[in-house]
Amino acid sequence: MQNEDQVSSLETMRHSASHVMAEAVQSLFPDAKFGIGPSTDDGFYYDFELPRSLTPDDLGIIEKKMKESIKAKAAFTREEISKEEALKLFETQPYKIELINELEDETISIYKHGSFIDLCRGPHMETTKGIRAFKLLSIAGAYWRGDENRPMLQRIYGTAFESKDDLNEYLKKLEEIEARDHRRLIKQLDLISFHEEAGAGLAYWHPKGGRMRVLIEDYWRKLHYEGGYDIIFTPHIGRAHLWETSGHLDFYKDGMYSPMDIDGQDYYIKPMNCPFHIMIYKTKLRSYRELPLRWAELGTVYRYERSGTLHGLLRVRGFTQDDAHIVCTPEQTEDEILRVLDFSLNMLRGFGFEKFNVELSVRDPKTPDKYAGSDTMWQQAEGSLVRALEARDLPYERMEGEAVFYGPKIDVKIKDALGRSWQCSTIQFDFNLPDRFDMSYIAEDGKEHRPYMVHRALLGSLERFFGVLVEHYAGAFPVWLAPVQVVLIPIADRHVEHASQIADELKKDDIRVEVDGSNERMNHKIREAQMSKIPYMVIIGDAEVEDNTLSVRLRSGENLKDQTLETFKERLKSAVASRGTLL
RNA sequence: GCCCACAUAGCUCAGUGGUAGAGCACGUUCUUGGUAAGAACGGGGUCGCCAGUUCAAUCCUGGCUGUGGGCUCCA
Repeated sequence: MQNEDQVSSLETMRHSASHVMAEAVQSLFPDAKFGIGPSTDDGFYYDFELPRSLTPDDLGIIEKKMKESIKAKAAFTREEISKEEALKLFETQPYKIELINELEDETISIYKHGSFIDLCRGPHMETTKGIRAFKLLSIAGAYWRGDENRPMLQRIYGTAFESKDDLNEYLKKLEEIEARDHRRLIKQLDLISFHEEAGAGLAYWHPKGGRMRVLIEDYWRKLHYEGGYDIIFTPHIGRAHLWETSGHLDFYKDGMYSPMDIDGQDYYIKPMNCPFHIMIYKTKLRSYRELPLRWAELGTVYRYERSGTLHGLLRVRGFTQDDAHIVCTPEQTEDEILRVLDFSLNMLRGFGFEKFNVELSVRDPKTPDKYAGSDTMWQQAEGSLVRALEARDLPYERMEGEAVFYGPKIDVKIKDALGRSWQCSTIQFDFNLPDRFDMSYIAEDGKEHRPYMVHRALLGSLERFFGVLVEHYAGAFPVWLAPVQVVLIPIADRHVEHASQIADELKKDDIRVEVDGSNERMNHKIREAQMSKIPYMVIIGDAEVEDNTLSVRLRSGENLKDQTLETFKERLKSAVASRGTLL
């Protein structure tokens, strides 16, 4: 762990490294136009406009020049000049000019080292020699100021560390992340595939992935029924009329696919489930006595995502949300929010996630008229979200202006085994749809009232959640989720029959078991099972047949000799019941 | 969508302006072996798709599709 000083000195070093990189780029391309070059959490980058595209080979050349500059031990010197002088100094640098013009101060600081001068707040290291260990990592395109209407610059990413060892450790971590990449693992483990000829961003669940999905869904359903939800099913398409009423055709059209014509009517594939749930709500007059209603659906939706944003299972075009809508009276919101929050964290913990980042997204106080719903509603909703978070002592980040126009929300991001954060759960108030669909209930006073509606998804989308699960466990799933829990490995053909009998016994207890009857050596079968990350390997040879025992090898490499079928079953059952990683 | 790169056997990847190779996987045979790869033989590719240049294109050019790294956006 680094303390703050170290972090800030690391930041300084990385920032200095970005200057040194810019210097190298300038020497290669004297006409280069410079964007910005900050440090980041993991390193640094600098954006350039160059006369030609960079190639990976350029990185090596730039690195070499950087090394020379570091060796030269050039001092970083700070100077303060007037805005006017700055505009003159950077007159050939349009991006710098833009930045200078936006600065409020009349005095502007610049940093020099060697022949390179940059507009910069600093601070920097004393000399270039302070950059201990660095590496350039990649070239990417990046819009100037992140705005796709502005020019695209070439960005070089790099990283720098206090020591060669730290750098190597970081590079090793990158390798670890690559080895866990769900896109690689879902292929290796035969779980899910994508197909060029069938369309981008559409996942195909193979038998093993399908088995896991059923396990996930079954657990989900069990918890939902226990948690006071009802489960509903709705269609995949709906008439344009529905989407006009919901407002999706106004504010979400970009995310929707073109309509199809059915008997002269436009129908759209659903990008969200909410309007369908509301249809069910409106099938009869509702009494306050029925509320709260909690309706959940594993609802498959299709959304247009720009081709460049698709990313394995984490960003797809068709996915199944574990959606639910809670319709309640204003008085019930507080209890309901707390209940959803508990429910959500409980479910995520059930899948082995312990750490979360919570964000509370609220209105931008500067533009209150941008939002649906009254002030009172927003205050009440926000209050119930805050009180729920506080009641559970959950640290959260307040995100002003991050709320969607129809209501405030809580987003829960789960942290995986590598400390990376993934957005899954979301709990959102909706002040828009109840109005648009004229939802109502009859209250104690005998009059019609408008209910509150809360959307929530806990796993988010099954596809994304599955991808996160794969990365979290690096494919070595807990026993309860493993598509194959036990592989029986007969040493020779004469042991296959006995192995099959054991398999049948295990199957009686719903244990997912396979017999590897292939014509391979035991060692080979073990290797195969290890690579498939199957939790238990049971070796069946002469000794086991003779004493009717089991020789169990755990995925961890540990061996358990002379197990009886019963003790092995007990072990499995308790591993499944724990939902944990113990074997 | 935009910038850059990539696309060769089921998978991982070599390779060449004169229509292709390895390892693993798969099939057959031999082998029946105690805790991470036994051996031999064999089948398998219009080199992503469509055009163009060329006597000749898997290789060069363009378009399309898909994938990767980013930007932007989101479950």
